[in-house]
Amino acid sequence: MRVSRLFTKTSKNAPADEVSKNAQLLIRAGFVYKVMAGVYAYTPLGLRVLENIKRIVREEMNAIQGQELIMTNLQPKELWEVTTRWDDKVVDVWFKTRLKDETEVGLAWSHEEPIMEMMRQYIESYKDLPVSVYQFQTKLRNELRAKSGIMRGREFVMKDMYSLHADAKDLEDYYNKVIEAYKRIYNRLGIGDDTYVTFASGGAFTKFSHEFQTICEAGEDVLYIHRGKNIAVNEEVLDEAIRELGVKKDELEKVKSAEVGNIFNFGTEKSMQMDILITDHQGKRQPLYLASYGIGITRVMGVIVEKFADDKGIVWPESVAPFTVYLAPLGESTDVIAEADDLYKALTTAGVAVLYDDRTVARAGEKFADADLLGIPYRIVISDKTVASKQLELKPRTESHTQLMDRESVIKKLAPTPPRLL
RNA sequence: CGGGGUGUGGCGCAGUUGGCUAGCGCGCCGCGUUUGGGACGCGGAGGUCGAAGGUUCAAGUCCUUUCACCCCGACCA
Repeated sequence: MRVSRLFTKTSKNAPADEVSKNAQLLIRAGFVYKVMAGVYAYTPLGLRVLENIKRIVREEMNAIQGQELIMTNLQPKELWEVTTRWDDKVVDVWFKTRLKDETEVGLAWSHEEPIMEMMRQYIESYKDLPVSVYQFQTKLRNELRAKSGIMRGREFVMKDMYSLHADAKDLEDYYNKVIEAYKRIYNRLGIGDDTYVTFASGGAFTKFSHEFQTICEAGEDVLYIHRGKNIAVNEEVLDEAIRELGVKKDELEKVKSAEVGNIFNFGTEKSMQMDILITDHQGKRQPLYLASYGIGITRVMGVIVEKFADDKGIVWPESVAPFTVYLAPLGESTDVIAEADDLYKALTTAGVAVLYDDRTVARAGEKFADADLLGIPYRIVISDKTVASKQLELKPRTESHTQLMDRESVIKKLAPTPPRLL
């Protein structure tokens, strides 16, 4: 992509109505556009990041036999009445509306009931299980107060997966597989080292649910962690969990964190509530077992910005960066332009995502500042100097020194390894 | 939902105790000079001051209502 053609622009001024670091930087750099409080649109730059995050999640979900689908945002009221969750006193984040004929419908804040209802039609016997489905969907939640930029909006993208099983043991095994898949996801997203599987409250049907929490100053949760033992407990359930785990409170370190994933074991509760039964080996009708697994895609994006940004701007991990390289020719000499055009073509052909700053009017400082603000992992400079020496100047976003390399080495270094097939 | 705060060109801001054609920085357009960390000069475009109502000879400025946005708290499968 050429910078001259990208419709978004960077800005030196941060918007006054945003305080959170993630929103300020994402807006200044042109990744998101604020539509209203807690509601953000994603520009081509922002969408590339979201898609990169989704790709990683998708690969890992597929690897554990998740099947991707997509549900709807309009949901029938009756479904939710069965589980008492249509009631605003039970679920206080509903957006509700009506069809022209006055039929009440809800706007998806979750898809648990609708997914189960759909499964009713396909799952009749233990032979149809297990099954695991997931989607990337927009959730609409009428939060009293939006805050923290894209980390807690009224409209956001979530990956939610649901697994159905014939018995508790099968669910348990799969649940543990998902935990491992989630760990791989957070590692690949670059936040693995600071992300903990956390004991949290899970309502009546699970003793504890598991949250995935990433240490992050901008987060809303408080965690007590033991780095050595890899233990983390949400403050909400500290006393119970300490008893359960046999650790002392004063061994634990208190940190702020953001929830980046949450998994629940519903057991047979939802199945019984909704009367979705399967036939077992003996031909008897039995409730099935359900678990759900969420990852806040847009929230993860915000957490990554919060965690890695420096005083110059965003710092994307290579795995989610919208582009791998920021290519900045300096000056207007025809040799420089020709070399840059050529390299742009060569890198693109090699599968490297390049943001090519082809603006001839922009000065060096402007290009460098944009490269930094945008958080592109590598910057390549081409100038009269580099052309003369037949080298390229490469600088990782996180380092202050540049290094001279020849073109072949640069391409070799930056070209992606082929993805594993799933 | 309780408390606090803010709305003035695309963005960030200033506008004295009400007073004359509403300014500044960034950005934008044109011309020229520049060109390794956000250049400079000259010339331009762009605002019914969130909205509605009121007070006044006169309202960005005062009053009322309302909307939006932000922060703290509460809330948060």
